[in-house]
Amino acid sequence: MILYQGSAKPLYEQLKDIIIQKIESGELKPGICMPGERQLAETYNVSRVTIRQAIGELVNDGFLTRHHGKGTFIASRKLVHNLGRLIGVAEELAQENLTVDCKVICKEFGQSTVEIQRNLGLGSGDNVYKITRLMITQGAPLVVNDTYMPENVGYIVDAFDLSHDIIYPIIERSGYKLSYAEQRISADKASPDEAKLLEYKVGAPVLVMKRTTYVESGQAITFERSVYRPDRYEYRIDLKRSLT
Amino acid sequence: MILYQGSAKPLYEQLKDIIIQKIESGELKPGICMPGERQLAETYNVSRVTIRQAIGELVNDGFLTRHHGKGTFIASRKLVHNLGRLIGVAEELAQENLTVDCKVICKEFGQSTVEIQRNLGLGSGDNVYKITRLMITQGAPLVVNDTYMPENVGYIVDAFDLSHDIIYPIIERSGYKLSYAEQRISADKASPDEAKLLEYKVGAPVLVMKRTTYVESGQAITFERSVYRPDRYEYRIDLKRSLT
DNA sequence: GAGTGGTCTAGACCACCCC
DNA sequence: GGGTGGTCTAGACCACTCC
Repeated sequence: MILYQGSAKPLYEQLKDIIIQKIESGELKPGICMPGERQLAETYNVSRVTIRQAIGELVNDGFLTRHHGKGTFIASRKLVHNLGRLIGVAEELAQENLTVDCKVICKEFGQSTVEIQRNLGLGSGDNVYKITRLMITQGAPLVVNDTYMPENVGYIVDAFDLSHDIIYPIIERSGYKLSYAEQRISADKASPDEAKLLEYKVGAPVLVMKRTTYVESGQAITFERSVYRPDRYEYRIDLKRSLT
Repeated sequence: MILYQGSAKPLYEQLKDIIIQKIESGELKPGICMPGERQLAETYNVSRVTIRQAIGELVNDGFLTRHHGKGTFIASRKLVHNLGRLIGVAEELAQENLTVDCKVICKEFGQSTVEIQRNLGLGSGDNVYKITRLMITQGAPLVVNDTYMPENVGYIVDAFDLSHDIIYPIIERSGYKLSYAEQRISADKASPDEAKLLEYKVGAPVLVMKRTTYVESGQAITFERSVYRPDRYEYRIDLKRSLT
């Protein structure tokens, strides 16, 4: 319960960890009121500003809610892991306590379509790397994912075995800093190729997700198209009314 | 360019407004570096903590990016209005510079299904209010939306003309504070009723969005099911790799 | 009035980046 | 070394809520 100034983590991060741990262990139950900021500052022997930084981030992450004049309360639900956080298709499935079996269907360098070039911010002469994967859970196919990236990024990713490794961490460990993604979701009819991979009926409805992922400089680094069986998957996301 | 201490808005909010205005007017272009925090503090005659609060929120909202040891930069894209902010189905369409024609198909008080009761946190004996609307843009139907709410909320909403008024603001003006929503998106085949309203083929793929909206106390206040024509609509959302 | 969170200050030291 | 952002402090006053 004591915080260490010289530790690797800043004090407010240590505070956050303690509070999250208390919430997840059930010591702090939803709806109950936290001690006041001044009391917390005294308890942990830090300034009130530091307490406020920790609490502020926990409010932002959905763990706590603050009410002027009343107090700070444990949030009634966890919407932490689903509030617009960018994670990969395979990562997302693994997070649901599903074991994901991933098959690489094909991978290649080559020309691409105009749509893909535009999404990656490339010219018409630029080559791209494409990898197609099929993800299987509970013994049945769930989603087929095509991922496109610029040639130079492709050389990095191609060195890994993507039936076991996942793409975003590979890219991040190579020195790129992923920043954000633009995602579009719609529905379509399953094509013959898609239906065959998904063991699904041709022409039956599928959920189609297109995603362009950007690094901090604003350069697009991957473009993906994922086709899901809607009888086995729904996309979930939490939204907040006010962002600050 | 001068900030007023006694103003209605806190100093850091005034700072944010100034910076946003400079970005939107083009005075601060994407990629360029902001003045240092110490210099800004001197320029506006406020403390560095206040500057940091303003900049911190702008980073969080996607207007700026910070790099330790290098500086603070104008973000290369705006992903502000699409970063997990909860807005209504009609509001969203209006925001895209589309004129939305909204027809109320039916509205009624009555019993409901178990799925709806569970989503609204109601018991099996509780009545709900249901309103079905069809939204039309550019002369063609786009989405059919069923909204369910507890009986007492229904009495409030029922007093308005929902072909012109929109639901979330009505609820908010009635004293409820909307907090967040859980949203699930999948695909399905168009039912005969849906196909008729949407002027679409029975059995063709549709995008289905289910959303439960909660007030600050954690109580569910609306449950919605929206069915979109996928040839005329795609759901768009931006994701961020790190949330803090 | 007493307690809560909200805003703000002036000053300090650290860690990172670039020259 | 000299700039940047990152963390932290002690203390002040305001605004809101509840009794």
